[in-house]
Amino acid sequence: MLARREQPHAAATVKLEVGLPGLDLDTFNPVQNIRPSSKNKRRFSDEQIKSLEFMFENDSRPESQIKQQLANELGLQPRQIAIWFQNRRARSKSKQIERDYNILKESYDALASNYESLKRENQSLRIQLEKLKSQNEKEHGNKTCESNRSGNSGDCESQNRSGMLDTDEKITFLFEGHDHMLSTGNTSTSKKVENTDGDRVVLEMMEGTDGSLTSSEKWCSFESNCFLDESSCSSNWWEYW
Amino acid sequence: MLARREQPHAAATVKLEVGLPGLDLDTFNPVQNIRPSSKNKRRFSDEQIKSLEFMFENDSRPESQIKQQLANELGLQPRQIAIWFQNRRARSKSKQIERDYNILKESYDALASNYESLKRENQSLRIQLEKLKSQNEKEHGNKTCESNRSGNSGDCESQNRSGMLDTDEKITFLFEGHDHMLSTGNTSTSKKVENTDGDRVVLEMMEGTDGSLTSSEKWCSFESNCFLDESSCSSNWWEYW
DNA sequence: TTATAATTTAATTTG
DNA sequence: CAAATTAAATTATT
Repeated sequence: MLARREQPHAAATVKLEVGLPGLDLDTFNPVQNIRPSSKNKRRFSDEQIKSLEFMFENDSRPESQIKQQLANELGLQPRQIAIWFQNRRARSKSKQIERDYNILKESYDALASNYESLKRENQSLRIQLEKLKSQNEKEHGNKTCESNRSGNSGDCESQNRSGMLDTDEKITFLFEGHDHMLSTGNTSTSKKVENTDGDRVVLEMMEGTDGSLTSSEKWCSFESNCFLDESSCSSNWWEYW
Repeated sequence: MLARREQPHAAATVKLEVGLPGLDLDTFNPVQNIRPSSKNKRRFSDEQIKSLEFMFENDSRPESQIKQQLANELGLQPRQIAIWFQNRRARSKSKQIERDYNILKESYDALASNYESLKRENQSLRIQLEKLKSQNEKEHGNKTCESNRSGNSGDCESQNRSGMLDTDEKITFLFEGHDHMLSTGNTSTSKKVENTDGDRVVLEMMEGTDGSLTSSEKWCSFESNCFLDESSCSSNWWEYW
């Protein structure tokens, strides 16, 4: 059963073993790996791997002389040694992407959480401000005094009284659920389209250039009138995913 | 020159070509690819790839019957066809991951920008509130209506004295620059350690389990006493990366 | 020219 | 079959 394995990649080739004296069991030797699957063809033996790994630990980029020596010791071609080191170096780096993704995701979640806090606090501030304002207005109506210096009273930052705060800001948002994004199959790309100074951020999602699949399942348009909409302080949109 | 290529992966093996009548040029046939490098061994021909790609486009998971037929048409083993489709599927998926990563990154950047806006607005709100408060106090305590701007009206320092504002919040942050993260070589992992309700977020970065390399170059501890620290209103930490 | 990083590929292994 | 590896090949860079 499954005797098909004997033809590695071409039907019209035949391999002949050539006895190598003593030193080693070649990669193609079917009896070199007694334990595992025992019919390896391409694989290096555990011994070879162990030696290579050991050397790699010490120096991931050995001199060609050392490679030569290793080749002799392990009964492999210098070329194979070189390639192994190449691949080994590449491998140690290739886990990186997934790791980076997770790191980014964690950062994103943390930032989102932080964003939430800030938003809530913002809401609270707004309410307090509103309260104080109406208070002031009342007292102002009663009293004749004129302590209301609506002009800047020398604070460190422009208090843009009508600029930043009372403007009906709208932040249009399009976000994706990132919790299990790695397992999704959509093909969208995102593009930051506009980010004018400070307060307005528009993130627009577009179909990928290949235009193969739609991705409406996991994408969602989110719009929050974040400065005035009181519902936005109780609904945490990033928890919907 | 460079005649080394003739020994594909083991010194002690010899391949013999067995003439295959008519039907096809096998993968190992050195003359199948007239144009490119002309001494391919393992690679499928452009024709074969084209056919496979065409079929894949229509159906990425064809029936074994179709695979069989393809095998006949292309002069490959059914097993090779199956493997090719497997690999092809895997490849199209890994592209997806990269795409998702970029999407996440864009979202992250957008959120960070948004976060900035919110923070600025927060600061502004705080200032306004502070101002109104001192106004109120003045009018209450001193009804002679003096516009005596005593105390701290000159700086940003807010003495938030009410509600959730004076909780001396501290948000500890550890963030990474994501601009070119895919090309970095660190091996850190991140872990969200604490995220209690609402306002406190701690993100702790730890060394990877392999413990091979430190990553202090790109990681940075950022601490912002975001409700009291006036520096946070002028320094945009996310621009430091 | 060699050497290498980076990418690709066919194939294998494991679950 | 998916997912992870692997040895090798290929391309680009120097």
